Amino acid sequence: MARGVWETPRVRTQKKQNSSRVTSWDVADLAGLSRSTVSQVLNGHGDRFNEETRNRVTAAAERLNYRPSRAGRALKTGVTDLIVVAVPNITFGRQLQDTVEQIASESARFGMSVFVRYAGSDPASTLAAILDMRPATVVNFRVFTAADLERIEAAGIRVIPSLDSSQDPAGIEISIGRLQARELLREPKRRLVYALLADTRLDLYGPDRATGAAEEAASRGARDPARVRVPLNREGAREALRPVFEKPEGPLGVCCYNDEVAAAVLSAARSFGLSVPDQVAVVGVDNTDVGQLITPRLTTIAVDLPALVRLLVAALEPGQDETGQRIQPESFITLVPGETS
Amino acid sequence: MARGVWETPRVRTQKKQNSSRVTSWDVADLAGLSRSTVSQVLNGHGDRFNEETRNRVTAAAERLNYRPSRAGRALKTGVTDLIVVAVPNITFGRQLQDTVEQIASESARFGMSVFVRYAGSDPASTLAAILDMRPATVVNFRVFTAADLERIEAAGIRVIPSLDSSQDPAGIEISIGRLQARELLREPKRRLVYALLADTRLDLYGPDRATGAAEEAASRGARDPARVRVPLNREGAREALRPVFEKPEGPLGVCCYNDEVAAAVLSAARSFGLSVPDQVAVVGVDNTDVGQLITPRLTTIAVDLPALVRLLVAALEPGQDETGQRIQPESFITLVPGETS
DNA sequence: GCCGGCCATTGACACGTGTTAAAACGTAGT
DNA sequence: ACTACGTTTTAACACGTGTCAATGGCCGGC
Repeated sequence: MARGVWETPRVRTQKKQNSSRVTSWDVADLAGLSRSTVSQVLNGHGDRFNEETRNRVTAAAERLNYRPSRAGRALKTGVTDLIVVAVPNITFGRQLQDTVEQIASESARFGMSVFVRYAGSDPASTLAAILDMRPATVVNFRVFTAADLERIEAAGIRVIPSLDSSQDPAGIEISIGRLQARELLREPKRRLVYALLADTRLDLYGPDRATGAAEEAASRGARDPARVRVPLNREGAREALRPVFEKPEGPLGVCCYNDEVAAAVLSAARSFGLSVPDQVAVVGVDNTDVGQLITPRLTTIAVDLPALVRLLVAALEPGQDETGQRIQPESFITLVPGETS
Repeated sequence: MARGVWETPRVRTQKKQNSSRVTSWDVADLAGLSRSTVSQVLNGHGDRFNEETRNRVTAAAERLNYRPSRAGRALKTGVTDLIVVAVPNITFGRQLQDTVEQIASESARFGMSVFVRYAGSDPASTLAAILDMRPATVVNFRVFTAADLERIEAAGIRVIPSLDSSQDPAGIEISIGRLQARELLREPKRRLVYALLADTRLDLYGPDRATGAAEEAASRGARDPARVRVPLNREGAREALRPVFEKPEGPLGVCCYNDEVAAAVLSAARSFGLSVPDQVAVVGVDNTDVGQLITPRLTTIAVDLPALVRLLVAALEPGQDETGQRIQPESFITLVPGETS
């Protein structure tokens, strides 16, 4: 609204040259108030002001659809409204995207924006980028070491530890390995094998899952599972599994790092003429779509990632501190029976 | 440190209170120069300075390992050193991660940091987040509409259009569809079907690829391919394909949106007792690992994404303008023969 | 001897914000 | 009438940076 000529012509206290960006000066001008008032009202400290003043401010801000500058705010407060999800270069498939979307929609309630950082080649550059960017929170999916995390927190950035290592380090991964082994040790006394990814960079959870399988085997008096690194192609998988598959002594049970590895193991078993699940039984992880579409249909472990993320997001609210509640890994994983075990 | 009484008392021109952050004031102090000198030297405008001065500045900056504040720089220049890759909520699998990593490592040469934004639920919030964050560049993977892009560019943010829509909109996708159809129309005159994803939100490239297949069919005098939306589970796929598979009149050729859909189609064909590739031939897209591991091994289309990204990254250099060179879509895609065609 | 001109360096400003201390104002109390 | 006080609003500062105009020193030339 144009202010009448008889009103006191409230001019800016400080000069400001024209620009395309809508700043809080513009809001103050339109509202006929000072910039300081605008800032205080818009930041929730408006209870000391008259109600009509507050309304004038919010109305003006709305009309100009004013968005405070991230740079200015970050410069003053030292904090941004960013959440960075640091992810290793691993094949999360759709799960990761669902997880990120869940985090994004949940944290939108706090006015946070979520971005993903793939810490692919070198984690050092990701550390530097995060320290430079100064997000409010970093969600760490096994990208940073303890020393890195210390530096990040020293910079005043909150760290949400990885799901798996939150309270009980790698508790869920171990439980997954145990469940795989338990399924394969059910009826015939199978000799266990753990099939890991050949590309160790992608094999983030492999060691923990293999440890879980080994624990389960030990508790049942079975032999320690042999560990095999399986490439994701026909010939490579065949060669990697030749020592185990060529002259099998009794039924085998192969715990696989994920459904992709399971597909490779099935391919190798087929190439050696072994029958599934009689001579070779297979259990994957992830319950992917293709795992259920191929023949034979894969026996696999489903992880209720959304439920886990819900726990994580609960600790994401700015004011809130760590929940610290201990989770039960077993309640988040389920065996999906198929035709390979 | 207490400065000696006989030295020239180089005091700060402007006062500054102690803080944990290393600022350019600290560098200037240690170098015994002015902050302005520091800034100019570190920003490449140092050719006007004495060489010894430049060395003093760089040495001091190195010693304190000074990193300029993003907020301060962004506030002054209005530009950040961020690149945001906007990605739809689609299953890119490992390709996306490789692509992002490639972009990140390439653009690290320009001192840029790459972050990914999953524009999952609502693109509007992603648009707002990007306008707020003011990155230097946005790489758009079919997230934003033309109007959105206009707003982004109006804000002074560079936009690298999606690979597929860079010069010839969807040219590559159409070529993929054509190549699929060409393979399936080779020997027996098959009736073509295009199998799309049931979840239309994920089916970004489906329409374009189906168009390509239709063009190829028309150019060969074949019937227009029927379009079927296939869910990624056994029962859903079976029901979706029942009209086509139950009473097939002659050999069928199914172009699939990707290898996952191809797996679903194979599952449905098997459930109807149809032989592959005699009664039903299938061609996927993406050349995924599992597609090559399953039986029968999938015939599929490989896209040389790294090569495409290399072109994209070439246009990413800050000073450089659009290359504008027209690409040959056919030179980036290859048919990978398998056992399903 | 003084002035113009060149070189190396610096002071000052602006970017947009949040917060604190102080000012303006109206009202009641002595 | 003048002061003390509570309420409402504002001026001023600081955050850290990049850039432009200006300063100081130095030399040669008239």
